[in-house]
Parts: sequence; structure tokens; C-alpha cells
Amino acid sequence: MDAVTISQVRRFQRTVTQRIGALDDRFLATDRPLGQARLLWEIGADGSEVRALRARLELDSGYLSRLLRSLEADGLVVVDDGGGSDGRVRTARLTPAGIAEREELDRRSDRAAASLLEPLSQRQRERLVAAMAEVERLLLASTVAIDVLDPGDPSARHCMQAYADELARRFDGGFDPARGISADDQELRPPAGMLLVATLRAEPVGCVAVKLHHDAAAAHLKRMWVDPGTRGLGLGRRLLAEAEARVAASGIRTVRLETNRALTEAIALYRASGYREVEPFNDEFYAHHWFEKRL
Amino acid sequence: MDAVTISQVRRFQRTVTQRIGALDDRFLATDRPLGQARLLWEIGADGSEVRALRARLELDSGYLSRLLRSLEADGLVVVDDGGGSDGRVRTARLTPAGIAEREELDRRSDRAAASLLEPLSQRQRERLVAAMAEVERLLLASTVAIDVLDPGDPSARHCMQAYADELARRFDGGFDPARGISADDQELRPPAGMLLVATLRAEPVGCVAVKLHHDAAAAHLKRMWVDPGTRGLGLGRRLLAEAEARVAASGIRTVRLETNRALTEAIALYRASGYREVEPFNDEFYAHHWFEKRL
DNA sequence: TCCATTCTCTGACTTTAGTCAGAGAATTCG
DNA sequence: CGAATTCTCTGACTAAAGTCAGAGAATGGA
Repeated sequence: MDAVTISQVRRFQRTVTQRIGALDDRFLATDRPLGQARLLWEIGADGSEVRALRARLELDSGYLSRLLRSLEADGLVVVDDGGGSDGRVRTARLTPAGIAEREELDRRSDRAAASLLEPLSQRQRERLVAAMAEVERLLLASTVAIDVLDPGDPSARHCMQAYADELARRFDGGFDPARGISADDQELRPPAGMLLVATLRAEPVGCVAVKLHHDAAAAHLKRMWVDPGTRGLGLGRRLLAEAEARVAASGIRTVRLETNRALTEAIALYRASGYREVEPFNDEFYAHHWFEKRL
Repeated sequence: MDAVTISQVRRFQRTVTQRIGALDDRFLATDRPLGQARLLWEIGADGSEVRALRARLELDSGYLSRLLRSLEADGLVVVDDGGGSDGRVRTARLTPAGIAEREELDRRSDRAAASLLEPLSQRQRERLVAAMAEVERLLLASTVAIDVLDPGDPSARHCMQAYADELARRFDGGFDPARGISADDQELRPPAGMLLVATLRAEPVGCVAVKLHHDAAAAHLKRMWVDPGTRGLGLGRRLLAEAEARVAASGIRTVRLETNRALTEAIALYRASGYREVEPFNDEFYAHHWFEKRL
């Protein structure tokens, strides 16, 4: 990769960690250690399952337990089985004192952020905030990982369900998967096909299914979905490119797909990615447009 | 300050520290603790005075000493009196093994930066790098502090010297301070006047002198200088605004200044900041333009 | 010249962060 | 139903990071 680009990224890292890290130290520093403060923050006003905290903060379970004990000892937190169905899972909740301390942290963070902006002119502030939003958006995009998952995987199921729900909402007359061309689990397991799932911090945020039809000349894409909350990150394009790369790796040189006229942004994506509209090559009930791309 | 703006800054902080911090951990992690690795890095290929390291990394002197001892024990560093004139100051230098390890850290950092860019499209990379450069530039700008310094202060002297050097370089026929209107130390100490100095991480990067003339109706600005390396950060504008605020605070309602035609960017700044060109109000040898602003 | 200051270093600590093994209760899967 | 797994917790550690006091040599200023 371009050396100038990389050195810009590293310079950014240095400046930002210095400047942003310094704020953390100066403002968040109560008499409370950073680990406890972070946990206090992460529990939130509505409480959190201990299990979720462990996942979000990526902490050792023993260590987390001890942190909770120390917050409990200070009267900021109570831990109980939050009335949930699973008797193993415990829930941490802030006491009024805990809420007060969390609000204090909040105020300090606000002041820290304000102190960053304070020396700048109005115009500079606007530009900084806009550039920050852009950096954040693209860093988020670069955090998304795309992997082949088994269709039975919970993340995969979540995507399929979300896909079906969205189509049901957007199609005139709803969507019934049974009426469309199948893409059931067997067809999406290698070597028959595969399911690519995009995940952002362990949350599934997009997918695309590939049916390889090794006997036929063309692979077939189905179940293309991107979480509405993560649109604009170029995820659709990445999923498509990843799928195409895998198809090409299997020796097939043509990719086909069909889509519904309601899915305007998908259609735009296909066109922009080099897909040509072709005559119908199947009788998919929900399709209005058929596309093909030579790899 | 605007709550939306502040929350954008805080969201940025969270995303960036997560994403950038994770890279640190995953890639920089040799078998060497972070503190040692940072120190190794900071010593640099040419060595550094221990005193300078302490200042740059803001470490306790005992702690730093111990870190140096452990790097020395691993054969990566030697500490000696670097042949300097001050026998108390010691200098740390990397051994060949130390240089090799530093280069390894360097390669890992490069790889970390590359891994950040890798999932993105070419277009996204370009946008990310551009936005990073903008954030960095503005964070740098917001790091600059402006303070009133005594003209005898080393930072103040540095600015005055840099100012004179620059004029000597840019004026046709050079610059001799003795031929211009005076602005000597006595005139730049309260209450007669003051000297504002902008510093970026303890480095002086700009200044402006204010002569108050309490008897007269107008204050007088002189010695406006911004370090060439930090131009484009809006520093000139900030210095000017700060000076005007101090003038206003002393009850004076008019600011005057004169400048040379060679200083085109300064002239543009004065105009953009609301200064009107007026008839010559003094006989400054080096001046071609005279400006005035009502506060 | 002498006194205060600077610079580095060592000794003696504390706190924070984190790891690992395993136990006990609850749940899920075959 | 029984076995495997999940979830939380405690005990017993280690390593890293950092603090504080003070000593000894070198330097600078009155």
C-alpha cells in the first residue's frame, strides 16, 4: 500500500491518541480507576446483563466479577438475576449513587470535548466535526468483517430473518419466501454454495448468498441484505465484490441475480458494479429485473 | 456549546480509541511491555537526552530511569553522558539490536495502519486519509495555547528572533530592527503593553506584541509572526483576536498596525479580520500599509 | 565561594490490570 | 434422562505502571 497514505494514518494515530487520550486522563480521572469508570459507564442507566458487559468490554470473567464487586462495595451498583428466564445470567444495575457518578463522568466527558473545540473558530469547529464524522464512518466501515458462515449460525439466521422482514415491508403485497426460488440451508453450504455474512462488532449487519451450480455456467446471488443502520458504508459493494471473488475462485465466470423493482438502491448498486440487465433467465415470482455480470 | 457537536466529538473519541487502540494491542504487542516499546520508539535512531525523554513522555524520573535500566539489560540501549557540556544530563542511544527492534516496531505499525485501510475501496481510502489529515490539522490547531509571556522568556526571544529573521529574508534590502519603530522589552511588559505567544507542545510557534499607549486613543500591534510550519491552522487569526480582546479589556477601542507590502498573507489577514486601510499614522521605515480597526 | 537548583538514579512501596484454574448452579442438547 | 455447556464467582497468582523520598554529582546565580 502507498507509503504516504500509511504514514498519514500513523501520524493521525499519534496526534489523536495524544490529544484525545490526554482528555481522558485529565477529565475522566476521578479517584476511580479507569477500568471501574468504563464499567460504570457501560452498565448504563438501564442496567446490563453481566454477560453482555463481558462481551462488550472484552474482559475476563473473573476480572469483570471483581470489578463489579468493587463497584458494589462502593454502593454504586447492585447485581441480581434481573428477573430474566435464564437463572445463570445476572444483571448489573446502577444505584442512585451510581447514576449520579455516571452523570458526573458524563459531564466531564462533555467538558473535555468542549475544551477541544473551545480554541477553534466557529468555522474550524464545523470543519472538525464534519471531518470527525467522516473518519468515524469510514473507520466503522473498515471494522466490518465479511466471513463465510454456516446458514444455521445464529448470525446467519438473523440476517435471513431481517432480509425477509424487510422484503415483507417493502414489497407490494408482502413477501412469502416459499413463493420465491429456494435458497435453503443445503444449497448455501459448500460445495453447493455459501453464505457471506458481514459483522460489525459481533453484530450481523449484512449478507449475500451464493449458489454455485457447478454444473451450470453461472453462479447465482440471492438474499442480498444490508442493515438499514449501516447503509452508506459501502457494505453492499463489499459484499458483492467478495461474493464475486469467491465465485471467480471456484472457476465460474458469470454471476447472475434477479431483484424486485422496490429495491431501488440495490438496483443502483448492481448497475454501478458492472451488472447489465438481461432477459429473464428464471421465473422468480418476486423479480422484475434480471442482471448478469461477466467476471 | 452545541450539544450535537459535543456528542459527535465524543462518538468520534469512542470509535477512534476503540479502533486505533485495538491495533496497538494486536500489532505492537511484542513480548515487550508497552511502556518500554514507547520509550524505545521515542529514543529514536539518533538518541535522546534523558531529560528530553522525560518531558516528551511525561514520566516520573524514577520510573523512566528504571525503564532505561531494563532496556539496557536487554542490550537495546546504552546511556552515557552524550559528550554534552552539562555533566548532569545523560543521553540514551540505541544499540544495533535496539535499532533493529525499533524497526520491527515500525514495520508492525505500518502493517497496523495498512490493515485499517485494507477492507476499504480505493475511493474510501482516499476519503479516509483526507478526513484524517483534516482532523489532525484541526486538533493540532486546538492544541495551540496563547499566553502572555515576559519578553525576556526564552520562548519570547525565539519568536522575536524568528520574526526578525523572516523579515530579513523577505524584505527587499533586508531588515534592521534598529531602523523600525521600537518595541523593546520595557514597552511589552504590563501595563505598558504585552507580548502574546502561541505555543504548540511547548514549542513557540507565533506571537504578537501589543503596545497599549494608555494616554493615546489607540493600541498598536507589532511583531506579528506565525511559524511557517504551522501556517494554515488559523493561528494568525487567533493571535489577532486574542490581542484585540486584551486591548478591549483595557478599555481602548481602536487598534492600529502597519505592515510591509512583502507580507501579503498578513495583509490579507488584516483585511479579512475587519481592518480598514488608513492614511499613514506614523513614519515606520519599513511600512507600506497602515490599518485600523474599531473594536 | 557557597547555596539553591537540576538531573539522574536507587530503594521501597502501592495500585491497577489482567490471567488461570476450578467450583457450583442453571441450562441445553442429543 | 444424562452429559456437555454456559454463566458467574472466588482464590491465587503475576506483570506492568506508577509514586514518593531521598541521595549524590554537576551546575548556575548571587
